[in-house]
Amino acid sequence: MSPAPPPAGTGTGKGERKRAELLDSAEELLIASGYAEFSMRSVAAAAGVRLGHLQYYFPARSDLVAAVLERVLGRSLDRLEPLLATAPVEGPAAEPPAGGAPVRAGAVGAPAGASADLVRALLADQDDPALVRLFAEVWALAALDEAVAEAVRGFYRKYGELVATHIACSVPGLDAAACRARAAVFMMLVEGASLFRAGIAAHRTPEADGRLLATALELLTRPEPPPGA
Amino acid sequence: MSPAPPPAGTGTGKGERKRAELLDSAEELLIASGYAEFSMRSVAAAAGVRLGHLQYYFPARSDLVAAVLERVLGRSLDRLEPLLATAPVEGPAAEPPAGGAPVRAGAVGAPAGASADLVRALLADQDDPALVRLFAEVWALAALDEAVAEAVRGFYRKYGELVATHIACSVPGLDAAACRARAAVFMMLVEGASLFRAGIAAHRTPEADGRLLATALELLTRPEPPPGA
DNA sequence: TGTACATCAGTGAACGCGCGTTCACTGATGTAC
DNA sequence: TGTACATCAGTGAACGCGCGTTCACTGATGTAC
Repeated sequence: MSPAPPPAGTGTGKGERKRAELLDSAEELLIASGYAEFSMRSVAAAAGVRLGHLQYYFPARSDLVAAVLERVLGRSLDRLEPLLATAPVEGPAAEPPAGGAPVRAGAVGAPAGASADLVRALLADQDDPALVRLFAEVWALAALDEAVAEAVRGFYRKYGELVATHIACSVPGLDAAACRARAAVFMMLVEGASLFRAGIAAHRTPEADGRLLATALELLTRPEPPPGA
Repeated sequence: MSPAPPPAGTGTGKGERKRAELLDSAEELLIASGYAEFSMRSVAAAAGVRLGHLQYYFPARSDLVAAVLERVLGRSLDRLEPLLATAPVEGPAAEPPAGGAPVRAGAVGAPAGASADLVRALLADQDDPALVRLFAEVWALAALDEAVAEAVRGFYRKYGELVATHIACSVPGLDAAACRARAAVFMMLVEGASLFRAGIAAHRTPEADGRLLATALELLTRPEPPPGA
């Protein structure tokens, strides 16, 4: 079907459902095997369709990669949004998010409140090695491909805005620029932590997790700029 | 020369020099073009030798990858070691390291001392986009290959020990476990920061750099555990 | 209700290419006697 | 000093394979009349 254009991104017909199915398989394969083994043929095989059929929906490999990336980042953002949208109420511990709180607070004690729940939920996300691996792939891809980098930066821009809003609610006196700066450092810490908690740069230890939680919480909730040197 | 074994890793003859030359080219290519284009043929072409000649020194691609990785991590560690070996003296600002201090302290003021110089030097390293890109590649590689992961964890283990020693000198009362935990979080922050300062996850901003410097410094120098919630 | 036709969904074979690896071979360089 | 020989350093061609892409083709499904 060379003269016909590929199906558009909107609509809810059979084609759209198939397209979504193919993306499901592609995403699964990318997480399981990494970018190096992410070929049109292997995705088609994983999805149980023929090569030509996959190409009916994604004529070029780059189309498939872009679509998978968009979905992965969109899904991560969807997962973050409800966590970060809850305005922090600094009373007794709020309802912990579903899935429990696997991060031990170590010697820091048990910091209550929505911010602590938020950090714990974000770190709990890193318990899925496949997801951490996927983000490592995405970073490497972004480092080499400016189009991917633009998409990744868009993701972290939105993520950062959500965190900054959370901080603004949590630390009333703080101006917007300071909130953004704190949010940026918070993301640096959490994303860096994924490398050191998922076996890539190191394995998790309860002590480091405790200190991580404390530092992340300070970024989210500490009332004023640090006392200085 | 199929029956002869490849040259050993020790010695200083012509073979060793050639081997080092080839690794220079390979490293350069890996940084410039990424792992996806890192093939035996492209490395041979970059080094100006024939494919068969490269294979005389590195019979399999995996041998070349392992050798380059070892050198990259070793070289980074060599760069870190003198920075971290200097015991922190908390007097007026020590001699800034060569290359200047491109990180602005923002609203935090100018925290003096060896720790601040250290953080500034580490962040200055991240001004080289090629190096950041290379580490992104290495993380992705480690996420997929346990042998690579082991080498990467070894690197960060040594790096972490150096940082922990620095902290132990800087914060006299702190016990060893707390120093290690702080060192781990420090590395999470600095490695995560590389993504957000080199255009991968975001671009640098002076405000975020200022907050980053302040948070990193606190991890290195703050006298006691945080005041708690 | 039936027919003609366009579009959609899916098949299957072939293309040229770059890849890692194998292998037989050739000079150059040392080393023993 | 000369010769024989082993090892080192480097060449060049070929292999089978998986890759992305192209393209002609076939049923199924809708749509107009």
